[in-house]
Amino acid sequence: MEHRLLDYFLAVAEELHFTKAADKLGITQPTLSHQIRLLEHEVGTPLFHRSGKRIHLTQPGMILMEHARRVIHELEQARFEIGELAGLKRGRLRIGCSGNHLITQALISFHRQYPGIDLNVVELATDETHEGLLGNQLDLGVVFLPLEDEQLVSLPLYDEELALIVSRHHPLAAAASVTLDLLAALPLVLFQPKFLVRQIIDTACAAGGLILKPVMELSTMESQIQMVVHNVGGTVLPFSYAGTLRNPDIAVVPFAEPIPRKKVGLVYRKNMYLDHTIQAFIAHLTH
Amino acid sequence: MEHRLLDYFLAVAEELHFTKAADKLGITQPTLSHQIRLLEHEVGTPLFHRSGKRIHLTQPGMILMEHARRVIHELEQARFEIGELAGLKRGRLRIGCSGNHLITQALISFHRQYPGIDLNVVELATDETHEGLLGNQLDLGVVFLPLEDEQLVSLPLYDEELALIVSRHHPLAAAASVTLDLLAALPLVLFQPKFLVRQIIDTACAAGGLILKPVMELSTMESQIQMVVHNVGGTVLPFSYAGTLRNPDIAVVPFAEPIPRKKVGLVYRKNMYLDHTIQAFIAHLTH
DNA sequence: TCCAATTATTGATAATTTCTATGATTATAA
DNA sequence: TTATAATCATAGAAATTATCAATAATTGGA
Repeated sequence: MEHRLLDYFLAVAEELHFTKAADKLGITQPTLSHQIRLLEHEVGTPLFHRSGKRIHLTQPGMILMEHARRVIHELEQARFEIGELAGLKRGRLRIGCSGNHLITQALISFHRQYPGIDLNVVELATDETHEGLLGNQLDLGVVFLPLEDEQLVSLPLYDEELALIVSRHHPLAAAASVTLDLLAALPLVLFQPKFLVRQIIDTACAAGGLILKPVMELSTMESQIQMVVHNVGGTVLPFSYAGTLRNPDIAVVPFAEPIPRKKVGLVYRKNMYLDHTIQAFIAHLTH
Repeated sequence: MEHRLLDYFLAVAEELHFTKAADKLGITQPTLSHQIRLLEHEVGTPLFHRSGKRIHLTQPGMILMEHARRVIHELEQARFEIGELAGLKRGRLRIGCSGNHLITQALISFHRQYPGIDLNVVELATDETHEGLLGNQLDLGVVFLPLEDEQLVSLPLYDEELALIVSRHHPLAAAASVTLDLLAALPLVLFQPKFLVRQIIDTACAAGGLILKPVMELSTMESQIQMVVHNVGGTVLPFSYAGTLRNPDIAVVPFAEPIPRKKVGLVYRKNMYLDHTIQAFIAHLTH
């Protein structure tokens, strides 16, 4: 039961007049008659009483009319909703992120601008984001660069800088900046070496011939902050993460140059069709 | 957005594999690829991510899938309901009737047999039934024959016979039959001359040289019965109608030959397509 | 780097829709 | 009742569209 036939049928059912309906449809009357005849054969029963000039719907015709109207409506609705995707009135974005703090602000403002778009952000290791992108479980990744892959495109966003976090009672709490030499002398609570943040600070220190000896190694930023609050030691965390904290018990001390930093970037599949939702988010992050 | 394309699309969306979907559909893979491409152009956006061997639905694809499923369901439903008409599980019958008593029993038993069929019976003058049939407001008519019309088919059902109705206290109440001579001598309450029942009895009497002089003329059978009950006079009504009354205050006295009678028949349009509902009712009345 | 699997492309063929011209039927008015 | 105009049906030709077979291009995996 082709859609075209339903359109033809509805036109006749509404006009109750083949010639007028054919005009409305922009086809000739013999074509319309023929096509309705085909539809009647397909349904297996007449849809119209044809008695002379006047025609009327049969019972099957009335039933078909109801359903045909709903079919037309469904298709209109589909077109409308697909149009809404282009208008960013709705949509869905699946993001893999090596630390949600990296894009917290962007998420907030993007959501404010496009409240109809579902944001689905999962905190993942870089490799997981990588796989998610290739396997089409993710639309975008926000990771530390470089991430080398033939099939991915990388878009640098900004430099994530690290900072020292200490208790507000700590002697360095009010310092304008701190050098790595000074840092190495402090009692520290850090990530385990497999974490990227730890690797960044370790690499920066190694460049100056320094080796950090943390008093404690923890796997989450939150727990490290707790240790700082209880004065176990200082910690080294992303500046952008520290900025999101509103904890009066801690102080954020920037590093003096050379500041330990790492590029943060957006990645996505190279041959991926970038729909409007994805494009809008990329534009949002890069402009 | 032709239905065929939606079928193709759903097959691909479910298999997520063009070759397998094409097999399932019984078409070749190039055809399927091409048709999906057409659909994508029509919608204005890709429906699948094609990245190498694996394909995935895009957001518009997901939206279309939902609606396409509903479309398919609507069409299935339409076919099902139209099938139910043929199976007499549902339907509608519009009958014009020159006196509902003529088919009361038939209506009851037909409804018992096919409870899903809506019965719409209106009591109409023969002319109104006639027009209703020609104008397709009615499917069937039950009228007194003959009803001459090029465009109508008449099917005799049975002879409607008239009978005398009198109060149970009336001297004739227990009579086995009554002649027209005797009738003419009684005080009578009858229809006005424009009513068919009156014409039948008048004609029958005229054949014997008799003329009826009713003491009262009324337009409904019910009111005539009331007059009988209150002993204003006897009345002459269809035997079948009198049979439906369960009034202990009246007595029904058949006429002796020649019994005033009139053929009752079924009429419908000659070139009308007789759907299953109508056929079933005709069969019900004539077998 | 090659092999197997998968989708895309191309040109030919088959099927289908549409049109024009005309026929048949029927309401409407002279 | 008989023309007349309006309407739907039919038939054959033309245009469009879907389909196929063969093959190219791409890609994921050994």
